[in-house]
Amino acid sequence: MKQKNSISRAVMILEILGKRKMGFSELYRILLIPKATLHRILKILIDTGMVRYIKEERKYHLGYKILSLASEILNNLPLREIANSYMKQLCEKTKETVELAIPDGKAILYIDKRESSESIRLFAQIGSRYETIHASAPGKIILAFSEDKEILEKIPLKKITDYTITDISELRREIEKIRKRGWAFDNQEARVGVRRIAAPIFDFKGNLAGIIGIAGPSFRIKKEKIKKFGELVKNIAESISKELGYTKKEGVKW
Amino acid sequence: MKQKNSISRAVMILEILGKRKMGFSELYRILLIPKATLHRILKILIDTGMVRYIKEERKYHLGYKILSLASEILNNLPLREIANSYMKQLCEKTKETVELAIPDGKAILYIDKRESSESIRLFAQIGSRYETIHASAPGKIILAFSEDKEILEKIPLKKITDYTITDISELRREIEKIRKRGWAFDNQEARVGVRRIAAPIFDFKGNLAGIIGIAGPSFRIKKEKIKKFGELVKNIAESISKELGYTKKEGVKW
DNA sequence: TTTTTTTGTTTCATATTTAGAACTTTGTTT
DNA sequence: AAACAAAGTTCTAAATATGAAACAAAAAAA
Repeated sequence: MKQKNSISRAVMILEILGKRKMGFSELYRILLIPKATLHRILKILIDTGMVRYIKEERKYHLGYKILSLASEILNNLPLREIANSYMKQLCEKTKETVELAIPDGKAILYIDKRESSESIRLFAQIGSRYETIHASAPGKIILAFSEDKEILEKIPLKKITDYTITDISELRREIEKIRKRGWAFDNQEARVGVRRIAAPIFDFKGNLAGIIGIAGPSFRIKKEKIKKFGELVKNIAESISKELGYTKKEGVKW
Repeated sequence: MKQKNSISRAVMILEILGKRKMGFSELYRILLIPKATLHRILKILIDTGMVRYIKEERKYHLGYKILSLASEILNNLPLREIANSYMKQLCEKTKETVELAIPDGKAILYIDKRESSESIRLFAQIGSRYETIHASAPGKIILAFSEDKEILEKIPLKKITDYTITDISELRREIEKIRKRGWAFDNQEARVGVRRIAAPIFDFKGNLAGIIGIAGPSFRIKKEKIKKFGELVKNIAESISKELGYTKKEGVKW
């Protein structure tokens, strides 16, 4: 813990309370902020609605103010609005869960989803953030199309499942393939039993603005479907890019 | 606005930026916080990820940290709701009191219950917290499946009833057995006359998210029922885990 | 280009917050 | 009911943040 200013401390408290609700003493033991100070900060956070105190449990929770702020963010993301009808379309065509994400530095942030109506369907949580971008199709899209060309060198290649690619050379070849064909695939690399297909969305400057993809159980996303789905996702992503003002630069040479 | 402390001001900034992204001057005109101070607060908020500065637009916007905090809240809410129908099911099948609990550090917290319709039934109190996790089936589930692998070393093995296991080696063997078969049992170890059976619920990260179990008088929960109930509770717990997004990892948990 | 507006920085006396300890209250466990 | 643990309060000198104004830099406008 470096920062001593109260705002940094307040955010640290929120991060910890995000993991689970917590009593004062536990919070105190983790943060090592003096009792009187911690009390005062918690009081302000409760007053502002950022933290909720559940008296019966004597525990502090994240407050619902955070949920409403988050919904403001989601409401103000134009990508979400534009992608909406395309996501519906993609979901109907594939019968799988459709996910919309944006790059957030070296991480991926899921900003929307449309769940498959199938009884066996994938759980996706809006707002979740994953730093394991080497291990999922949407993540590999970031690696392949990020403005930061050295991004691959900056992330740890953690083994998440038995299928996760942790060899950097193999990953480089994979990324090269993704760049050429315009869509990515992963076979249970982030989660056992889950296969994903994803494609990049570009803004008017040609920068990666988002990732759209589908995710489903490996028994349903079979080999013969992958290429078909890949092209479908890619085409939908291109349509969204077009609405964002992107005009394809490469390959249109005259 | 009355508050002058920086946390309140920071939250005010977040609320205003929630409406729309904004340049410095506009924010300054609205808040009337001195320029230097406003700059300082914004800098801290950017450092913590709560605010994002879009350089090309020269505008401040809510940061994605808020989205991930919000997803934590959402992640922490659904257990009770999801478990509800399964608790009903379990109660109907066993005719015993069904308990839903969550791990709370080195303690167990009961967050829901469904009482047996039998006239002689166990009284369970929502919100009660027990630090005696070595002495009950749900508590042993925590010992067996907690993220904290050294948890057993950190708790006092108090003798609560004549049946309570207070020998750490014996408890270790018991925990190993629980890990293998996927459910726990206790014979009057926390309360004389009461037997419990419990199984772990895992979230999408594979962490212990809750414990579901049954509790009943020892004269009714007889030897021949224990194994059958154990498998039943385990199966129900697995169903709930699945709804929380957990996909069983090969050979990891049991 | 030069001017104007907006944004960001520096200074420093003053105001506020911090932190450690002792203490009170409240709830829990035995 | 007694013992204990957790939560919250109060007190201070010392540490830190604040804010007014002057300054500096960067965009936008003329």
